[in-house]
Amino acid sequence: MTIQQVATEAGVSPSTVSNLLNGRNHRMLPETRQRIERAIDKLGYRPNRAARQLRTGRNTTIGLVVPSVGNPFWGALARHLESAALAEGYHVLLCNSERDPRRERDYVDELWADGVHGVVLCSSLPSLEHVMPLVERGLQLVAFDRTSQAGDPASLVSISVDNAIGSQLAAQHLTDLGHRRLAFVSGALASVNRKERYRGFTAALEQAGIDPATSVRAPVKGDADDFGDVEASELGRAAAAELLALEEPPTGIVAINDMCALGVCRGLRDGGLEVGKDVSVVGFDDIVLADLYAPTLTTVRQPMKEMAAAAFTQLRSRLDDSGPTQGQSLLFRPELIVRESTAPPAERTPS
Amino acid sequence: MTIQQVATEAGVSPSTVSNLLNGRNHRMLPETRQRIERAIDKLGYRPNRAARQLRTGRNTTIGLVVPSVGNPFWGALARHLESAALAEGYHVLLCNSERDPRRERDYVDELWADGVHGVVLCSSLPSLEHVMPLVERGLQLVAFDRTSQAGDPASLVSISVDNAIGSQLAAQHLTDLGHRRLAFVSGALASVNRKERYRGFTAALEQAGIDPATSVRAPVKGDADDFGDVEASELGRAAAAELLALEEPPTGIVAINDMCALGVCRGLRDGGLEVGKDVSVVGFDDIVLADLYAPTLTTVRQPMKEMAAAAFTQLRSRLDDSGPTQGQSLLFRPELIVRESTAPPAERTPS
DNA sequence: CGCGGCTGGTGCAACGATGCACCGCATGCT
DNA sequence: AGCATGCGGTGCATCGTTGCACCAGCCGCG
Repeated sequence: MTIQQVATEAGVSPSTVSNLLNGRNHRMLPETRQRIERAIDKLGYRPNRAARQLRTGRNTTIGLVVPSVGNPFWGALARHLESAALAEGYHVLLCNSERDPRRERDYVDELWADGVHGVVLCSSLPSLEHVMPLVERGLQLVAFDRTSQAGDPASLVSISVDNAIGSQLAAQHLTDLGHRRLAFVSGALASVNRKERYRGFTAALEQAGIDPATSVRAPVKGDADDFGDVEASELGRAAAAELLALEEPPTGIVAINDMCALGVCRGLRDGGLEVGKDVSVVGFDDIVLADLYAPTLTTVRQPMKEMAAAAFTQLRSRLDDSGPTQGQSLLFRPELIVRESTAPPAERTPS
Repeated sequence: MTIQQVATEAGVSPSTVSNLLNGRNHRMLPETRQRIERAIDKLGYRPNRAARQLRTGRNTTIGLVVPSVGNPFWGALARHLESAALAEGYHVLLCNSERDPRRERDYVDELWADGVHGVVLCSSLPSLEHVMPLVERGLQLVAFDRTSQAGDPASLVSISVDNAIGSQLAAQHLTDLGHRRLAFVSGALASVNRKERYRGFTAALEQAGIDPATSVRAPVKGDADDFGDVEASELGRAAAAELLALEEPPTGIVAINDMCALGVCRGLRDGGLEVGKDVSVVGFDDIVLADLYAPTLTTVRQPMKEMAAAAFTQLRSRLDDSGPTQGQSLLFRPELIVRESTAPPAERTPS
């Protein structure tokens, strides 16, 4: 099953087979071409990737580094990215950083050593310094769910939803319903997009004539390492408990993401409140479960499929066309999905 | 950064470096060894995988073929498998079959062409005929969440929870609570473990002195291709609607998996019933969301982490030790996790 | 002294694909 | 006739690592 055997079978030289395989068949007799093609599928020949990569230095694998595919949000990204890659014959090497910065860096190093030249990085870190050395050597990086920062490598592509608009939509939805006491629940505002989401939240308040200072921001629980699935929901749950302990609890809550929102809902339920009646909750992401939960969750949808496709397309074009090496930011438009978890505020704040 | 440069730096031949790298250093002077080691990390040398694989035919990548990592259950598997693999320096190539048998086969072919010799296959198919040719050529296969069948390759390892025991625990829990009218909700019983789960369900009924014939089995909605996340939940939702339309609706429901159970809960809620009060629901898998849902879901836990670790261990031992080539079935013990979605039956069947 | 055996390493031919440089032939042009 | 040009394809060195076969040097032994 080597190129040699195909060549022998077709009565040509290995070079000619290689030429055909690599599209250098401008000046090849149609007859020759057919002989080779027949030989190829008679023998069931498949080029050896290792040999090909050794020779060319290229390969058709991209890396995906996510905090954890156990989290449905990242799972969805993995699924769509893989799907887009498959369509072009690319493969996806999956790496769960488990929110460990060191592991994240080690993974990128490993990928590079494996000959992977393009990586979609979903970093939980505000700085990308740890991968700079490789970027300088030619690693193509797409940052997902993280907008570009001043210190980022010049060639970086970042793909993200417009977080500020998203949470603004969320908060606006609540103020439109008549809510005046709102809370924003999140872990530490360590990452860029968390800050953005908070900014959108306060912008909406101001627009509605509410002094952001009077709005409650749920106390920050974790530090920077609360990017997980379990962590996010537990954070939400704990935050809900704290909010309920306030003298005048908020009637509307915007959560940093859906898993967190689900945790908030659970925490409110622990406190005897009914979500979508006593208190309104809005999430962010629109994971599959948002529409399954009881009550169904009002949330801000990220166009995940399109974003994943864009991530792959960007990487691909920089990988083989040696396309634009210039950095670029793609901001996708989020969409508010209204479901049952939001409603006008109850007449009285429940005890 | 080649082995040559390391050799030059250390004043030895490439062969010697290679020997050290591959543990053939029995008769090597400690001094020589140190010189090489110093050279390696002075130059930051990393062996070129492509070259190594070309030469040896081996590699340290395993394939994982799942229906879709968008589904939290498979996401969790991916996460734990990847984690186990990482600890031994292996990588995981992720493949979403999207429940398409053809895509499943194509993926396995691709993996083989990539030099991947070990694959964890989460097949939605009852027969593994489509990958037999490669197994005969030496592909090591671990079937996950699918017990061995008569026609399976002799070398196949299968890893699964004991499905019959699991659903028996689930149904028994309901009968112990006093439920007498039970339903089993599932898609087509096309796969092995679905049949097993159904078997455990009926076994529990018999043990409780209930004639399985009088128990309701929710009508099958999909065909064989309802293994997805969205599909499973929608199936559950539709099934719940149908069950509610019966003259005497069941008071206890066992679902084929958690996503399906969540769909059932949603369907019951659509019908105005309260889960955990009017009707009891038991799931299967214990995904993270089972504990987040409202009400929290009673379910049968699969020891996912251990199962994933076992999958990797099995594969690994067959890959490099050329360990036992004999097939093997590993059945893990499931555990019933009681939460809020189950309770004694209400006094009267609600209208 | 001469031979065998051990020690600590080295030489070299692969693995399979690639793509540049090159080649023989025929045709066209002046 | 002499030279350039186009056509259809081939030769060969190369990518980085591996591991078998081999080799010098030394020791001990009869």
